[in-house]
Amino acid sequence: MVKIKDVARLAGVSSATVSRVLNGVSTVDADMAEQVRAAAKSLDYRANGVARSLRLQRTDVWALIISDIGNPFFTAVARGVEDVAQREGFSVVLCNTDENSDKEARYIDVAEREQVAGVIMSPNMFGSDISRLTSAGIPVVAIDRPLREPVDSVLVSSGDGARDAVLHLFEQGWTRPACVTGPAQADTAEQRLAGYREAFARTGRRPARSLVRHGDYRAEAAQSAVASLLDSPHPPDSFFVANSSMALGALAEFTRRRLVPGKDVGLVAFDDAPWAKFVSPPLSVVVQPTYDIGVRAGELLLERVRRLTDAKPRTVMLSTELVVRESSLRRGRRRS
Amino acid sequence: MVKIKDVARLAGVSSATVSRVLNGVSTVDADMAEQVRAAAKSLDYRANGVARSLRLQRTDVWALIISDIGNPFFTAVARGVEDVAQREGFSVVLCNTDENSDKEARYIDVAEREQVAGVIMSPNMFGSDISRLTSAGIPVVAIDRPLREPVDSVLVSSGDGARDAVLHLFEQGWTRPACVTGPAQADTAEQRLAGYREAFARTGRRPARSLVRHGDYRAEAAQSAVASLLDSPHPPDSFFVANSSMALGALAEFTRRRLVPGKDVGLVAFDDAPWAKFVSPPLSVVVQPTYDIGVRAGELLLERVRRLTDAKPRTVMLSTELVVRESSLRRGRRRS
DNA sequence: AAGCCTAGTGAAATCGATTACCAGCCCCTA
DNA sequence: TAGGGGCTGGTAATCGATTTCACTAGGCTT
Repeated sequence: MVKIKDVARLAGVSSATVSRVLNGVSTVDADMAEQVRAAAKSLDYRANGVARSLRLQRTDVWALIISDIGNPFFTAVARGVEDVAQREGFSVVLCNTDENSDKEARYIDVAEREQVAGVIMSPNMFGSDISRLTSAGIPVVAIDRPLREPVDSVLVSSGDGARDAVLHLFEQGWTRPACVTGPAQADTAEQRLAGYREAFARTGRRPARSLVRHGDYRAEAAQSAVASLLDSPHPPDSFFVANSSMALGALAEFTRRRLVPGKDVGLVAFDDAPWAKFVSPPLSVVVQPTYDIGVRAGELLLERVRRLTDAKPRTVMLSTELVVRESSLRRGRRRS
Repeated sequence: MVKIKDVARLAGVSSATVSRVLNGVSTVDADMAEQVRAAAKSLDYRANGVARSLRLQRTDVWALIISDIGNPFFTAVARGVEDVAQREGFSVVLCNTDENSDKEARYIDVAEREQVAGVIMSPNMFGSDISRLTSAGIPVVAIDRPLREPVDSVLVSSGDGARDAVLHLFEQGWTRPACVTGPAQADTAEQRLAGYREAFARTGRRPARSLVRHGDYRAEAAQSAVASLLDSPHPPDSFFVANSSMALGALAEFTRRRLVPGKDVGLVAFDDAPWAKFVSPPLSVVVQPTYDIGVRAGELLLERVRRLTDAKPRTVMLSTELVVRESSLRRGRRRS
């Protein structure tokens, strides 16, 4: 490990001068500066980041704490965050909590101990405790779900997206859409359910309690929810499901019953996924601006990290887009 | 930010004693230790990780550098690595390079500057330069693809998996399987192609060059490859595709042509994916032991990080498993 | 020519935790 | 009672980079 003193010795100057040259602060004699640069290069010197951080009392690292690394939503967000960070000279480290409060607490602990410059996180559904971060003066930006503490947030108007999706089902002529949503504790799941209800209200219908199911946001739960709905006395004719994993479960159950989406049954899902436009028939979805969420979160964090603002917490609300493919259409229903 | 001196002052001892108590080294008077612990707790003290790392000349952080965070293969590996790390008291930070050599170089740089304890990485397809890490004495474990430098590696016998998949197609009665593989530079793509060829050799057939296509491991490339194969003068009757994204492209093209996998055409894909068992018909796949790859890589790294061994680089070779679902079967072909 | 400025440089302090080293105390033995 | 040994716990050095402070040399002004 080559140290700044090694460079200083080789260049015949003091380590203070080396630091000045390499960081471009204050003026150093041009020839001497050149010597220092040459020495640094020939020794292939890199400043020890740990020592630098200790002295500077700051780091150039952002922590991105997400609740499910397997979810394409979060990986797309991560790309957005990363692009902003890279552009501004920060590195992003990704921490996956798997919706587990313990893991989350551990990563928050690491973020504090390692003195990261800032944190972007998707709170877990039970509510996250970020008090350690705020009291250490580390800025936090929440994404996807709001935090209890007031911090900058980038959220999506899930409710509107859900409402539009269900209105679209009505427009297609479906009359009894069911809602398969996430766990009741999850804020996003509740919002999507509220949007579903709003669509009923807008069209002057009375939503039936029996058409709503909660699940754990996974395919298996959705599959059994769909099965139980279809087997109920007064079954739905179409489905709004609250995320893309659940859409897979719904599709599997339709296939098992030889029900063709877009014909025998309507289906719209919240969240796009890489496979959605390749399945048969292509899935109609409510697209979230995932990459953009990451970018906006990165930008909000940047302003805090750079101390460009000390405005009170801001919330950026982004909207969804309904992408109609085929699973939600209603063409030539097979006669029963 | 509460410092060790604050704790020392409150407990009425020196900071050396606080450190000794909190790190459990050497013996400290029981009453005094209790006082220190109480003081630390009441101030909610956490040691500054940066200062600690500088003094100890080591950190408790592993870097996991992967080439595509959107690929379920890598996210599963990440879980395996993370579980080992957590268990052993390390934190994992995930760095996504998107197959981009520049991004990769930047992360390697960060890993060195921040003095991470170790690195697990999936080399990018153009060959990665890890000399900075090795010369800084930071242990490296390669996964998925081998590195040019000799380091511990966890690889998968892709060729055998591909061979078995294609043999399975033959057993089902398909006679002209095509191979849609990844870029020629990618080691994994070449291995899978070699396995495909081996299946022909084993069954005494002559593989036709015209049945092989290279693509960029993405759905769109696979879709056009499949289209061009089907439109060729002497088209294949079945397909082996080299990863799960490409399988989506193949499925899309089949749907467009109203070809039913498992009936009109055979399909086996390398790599499982969350959606694979939910599509219609369920996709036959070659499953890689993804989680296990992560665990084994973590274990290899652990031994190096703890300096438990200085054996020469080891390679762990894991094998795949063929999971036959329906897309590869050949039942009641529709007459043409 | 004397005095004042300024630019350029190095010595040393600093960041916060760990630990080598040493001093003091207690207890035991001769 | 004097001396030796074994603990304890404090002082200060240490990790490597940055930066304040102080000093020198050289140029400029009057």
